[in-house]
Amino acid sequence: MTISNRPGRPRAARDTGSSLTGREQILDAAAALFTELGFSGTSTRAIADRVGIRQQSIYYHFAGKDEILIELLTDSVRPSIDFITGIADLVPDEATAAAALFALASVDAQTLRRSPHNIATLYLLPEVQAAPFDAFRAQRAQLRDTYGRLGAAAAHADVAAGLSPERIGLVLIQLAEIVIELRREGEPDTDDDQTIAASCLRVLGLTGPEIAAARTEAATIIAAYAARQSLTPTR
Amino acid sequence: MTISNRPGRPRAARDTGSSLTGREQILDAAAALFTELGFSGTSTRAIADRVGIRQQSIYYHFAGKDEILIELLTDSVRPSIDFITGIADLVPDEATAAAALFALASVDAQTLRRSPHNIATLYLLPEVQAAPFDAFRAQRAQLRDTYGRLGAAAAHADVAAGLSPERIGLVLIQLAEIVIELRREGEPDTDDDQTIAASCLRVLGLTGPEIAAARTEAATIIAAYAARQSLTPTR
DNA sequence: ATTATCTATAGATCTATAGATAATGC
DNA sequence: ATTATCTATAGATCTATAGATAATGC
Repeated sequence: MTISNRPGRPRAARDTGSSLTGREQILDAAAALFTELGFSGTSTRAIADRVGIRQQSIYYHFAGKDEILIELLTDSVRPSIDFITGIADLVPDEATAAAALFALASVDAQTLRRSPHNIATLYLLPEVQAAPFDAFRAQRAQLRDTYGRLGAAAAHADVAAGLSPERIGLVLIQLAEIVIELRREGEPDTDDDQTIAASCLRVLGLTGPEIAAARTEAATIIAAYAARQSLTPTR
Repeated sequence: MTISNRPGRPRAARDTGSSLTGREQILDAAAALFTELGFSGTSTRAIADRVGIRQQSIYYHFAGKDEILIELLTDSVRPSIDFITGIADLVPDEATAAAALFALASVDAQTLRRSPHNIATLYLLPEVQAAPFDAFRAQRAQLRDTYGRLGAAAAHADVAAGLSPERIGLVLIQLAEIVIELRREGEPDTDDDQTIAASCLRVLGLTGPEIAAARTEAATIIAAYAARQSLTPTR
């Protein structure tokens, strides 16, 4: 009864007819379970059950549970990393630091908001502090550094006097991660991305008019980035 | 060789000579392990090993792993809850909302900063979203509501227009939890408590002078609270 | 031949209960 | 008698490897 059009032995269970590959189905199921039950709280068995395959079949696609989480983490941080490298030449002078920061924060918030299964919660898992996930944490640190550099340049003098760029980066990335909490309780939208980006500037001492100006300029940066991306699609 | 002066069968392993009761030693070991490895990632065996007792001995003190985490969570949130109930009558009018918020944020930051084993990381565990920890989450929600109420009253008009009290509470508690990240990388101090509290007011649109005034007034509130506490010590 | 599953299974855990034991307290 | 441990152990998991099997691709 099971219709299959792909190579490989058919699954014992009902085929879900998913458009995803087996590997993608495993990643999707793992994302849902890791965010809900944690990494150690999710067994390979639970992942397999959700996909509709045997527990052992996971090892055809991944060397172990760690590899699944590593892939989820790296995939989820990639858009923001791409964005900061992509806009590097679009914001040449310090004058536009506030706009660049607004753009980064809103894009970052949007990425976290749209990710399947509130995947950013994975950043908060204690297990992610361990060695197998060093590469991911390095990427996050790079993102935080960029937040810190842009924030330090954009901040009003009295705020910058009391906060090192490192601290600024910490504060700003923490604000962006409010999306995680918003998703736990509702369905945040584009407005929330904007509000979060505005809060990032506000905490650096910028006034309402300054924030409004940065928002307008940020829209231009994002549009320029999007236009270029559509020419050179990711991967 | 093992010297014991308490009832109960002596431990098989070397007695650590800790001043803590067995129950307290279990809580302390569990806190360290839960924050490092997560809840599901920590076995009762690992906790017992760290204490120097057999795995099964834990069940004399706790009905299960859940109970240990519940006690850790409730203990860690209690000081801040006590503070918001304690200062309720000390900040009668809206005029001092900024000061009350500064006081709350700095006390909260200090509590998180001084807790053993960076215990606030436990709030981020996915397992804590589940039913057994409902009571704890209700206490956190109460704290967040207070942040939201004070923040909404203290915020500049243009900020309050764009952020509901609920969102404000979310933003402020998120800022307070920066302490968690600071502790992962260094040893935050009293100045950091102040900086965090100041950031809470800054994100609501308050200016430098307004923040400075709130800080001064907050010191008075905290002193009044501390004076009263020393008369009626906790429990 | 290649791909993606399956079955069988080893070996290591993990939680929790039952009941024994060795201290102190009265 | 009470307290706080211990030993013994059941029963349920959990990860991972080995090798068989049933599709498609050529």
